[in-house]
Amino acid sequence: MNETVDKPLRDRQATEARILAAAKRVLAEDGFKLFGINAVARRAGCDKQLIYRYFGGLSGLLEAIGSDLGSWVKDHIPEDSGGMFLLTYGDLMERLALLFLDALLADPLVRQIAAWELAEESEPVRKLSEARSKALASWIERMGGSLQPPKGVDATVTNALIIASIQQMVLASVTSGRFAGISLKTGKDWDKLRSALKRIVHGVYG
Amino acid sequence: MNETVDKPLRDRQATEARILAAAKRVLAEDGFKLFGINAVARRAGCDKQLIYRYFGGLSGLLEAIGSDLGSWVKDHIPEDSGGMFLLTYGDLMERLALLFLDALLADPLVRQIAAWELAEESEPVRKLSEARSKALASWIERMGGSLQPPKGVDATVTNALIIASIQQMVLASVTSGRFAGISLKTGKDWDKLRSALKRIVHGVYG
DNA sequence: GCCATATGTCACTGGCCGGTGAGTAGAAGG
DNA sequence: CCTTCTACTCACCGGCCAGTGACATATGGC
Repeated sequence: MNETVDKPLRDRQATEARILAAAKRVLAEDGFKLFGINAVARRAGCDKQLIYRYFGGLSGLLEAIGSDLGSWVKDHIPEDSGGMFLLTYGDLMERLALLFLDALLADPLVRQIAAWELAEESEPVRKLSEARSKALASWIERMGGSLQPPKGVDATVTNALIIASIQQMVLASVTSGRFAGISLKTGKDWDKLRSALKRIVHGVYG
Repeated sequence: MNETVDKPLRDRQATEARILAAAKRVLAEDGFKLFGINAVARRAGCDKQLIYRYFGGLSGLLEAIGSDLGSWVKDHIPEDSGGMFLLTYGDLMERLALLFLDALLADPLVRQIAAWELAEESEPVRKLSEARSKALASWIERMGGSLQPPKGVDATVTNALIIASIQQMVLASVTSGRFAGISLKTGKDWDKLRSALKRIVHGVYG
């Protein structure tokens, strides 16, 4: 009946992992407003003292989350990107925009971090934000590859605007389900947004 | 020496106005995270009990702020919009986008409300958010006027995306001064963003 | 002048927060 | 068996919060 390997009651590694997982869950599910030492400890089922001992408090915990965030790219982006060699720059950016939209829609943790960045400026949040930004940049660069944007277009700023519009829409959809008069609830709503997005991208990149 | 009209020590109207002004200042300057009964009372220099009596607590206070928000349009938008009759729809949207950008950059209160919408979903915030959304919609409609968008373009969704990109950029600039790898600090940064924005608008609206 | 009421203040409760020092219990080594 | 170290828990602190009931004082009608 008994497992040969009993659950060790005292296992620092396991406890650290439990705390980190609890922290990510609290942030993703309850939001950054409710995120705190007490909430994480409660969710992890251990005393908050352990968070101070193992992670050095909230800031250390956020750094640990930030480190994990590097894997976001691998989790959400198709690695091989097969057949991409035949795309124009506009096609590439369209694909990137749609991937970013779906990735953000599927990942509440990253959404919360994105919202947190806009709400507060503090050292821990800045670090977390930087980790996300770095992951995002490496992702864009990886996809950009060999293709060159059309001349006369500031691709960096333009792409930032496109990413910005997507992020704002997704964040607004979660809290209010709408933005600037349009609804953002059903799959149909998102399809309309996707096609408008495609038009914008191809409009600017030809 | 004495003024003929002495300052009345007990003046409900004046006190209400002082509380409302204090609330707006707290929200605009300290952010929604620090916004609360105590903070507002402290800033207004009166007891928090008065906030409960005169406004019915935080939610009533937020509704009062929302009502004031209707004047946002009048404050920031040139009323006559002279010479607009000769613009194309693309020119119109370009003008609208740039106006919205500058208005948001200049108004910390509205920025905070916009950020609050993204951070929290609660009844009071929802109402405040609706007031802002309504003001925004009436503004767009007023400017839209007689011009029709090109056929085959979903102008509502497209415009929402443009507004979203601007809002995200402005909110990000305040807390972190950057977004998606671009800097958002100097006037030059914003000029680059403005020209990219123009290109996008004219790209999609021809 | 007198009193009712509107206006404003004070003191308090209960709850949650981040943070800390002291104590407990299991595991490892002799 | 006994010590020693490590993992872990408990109880507490001060501070801030929202909210409330009791109290003080000015104002205006009579």
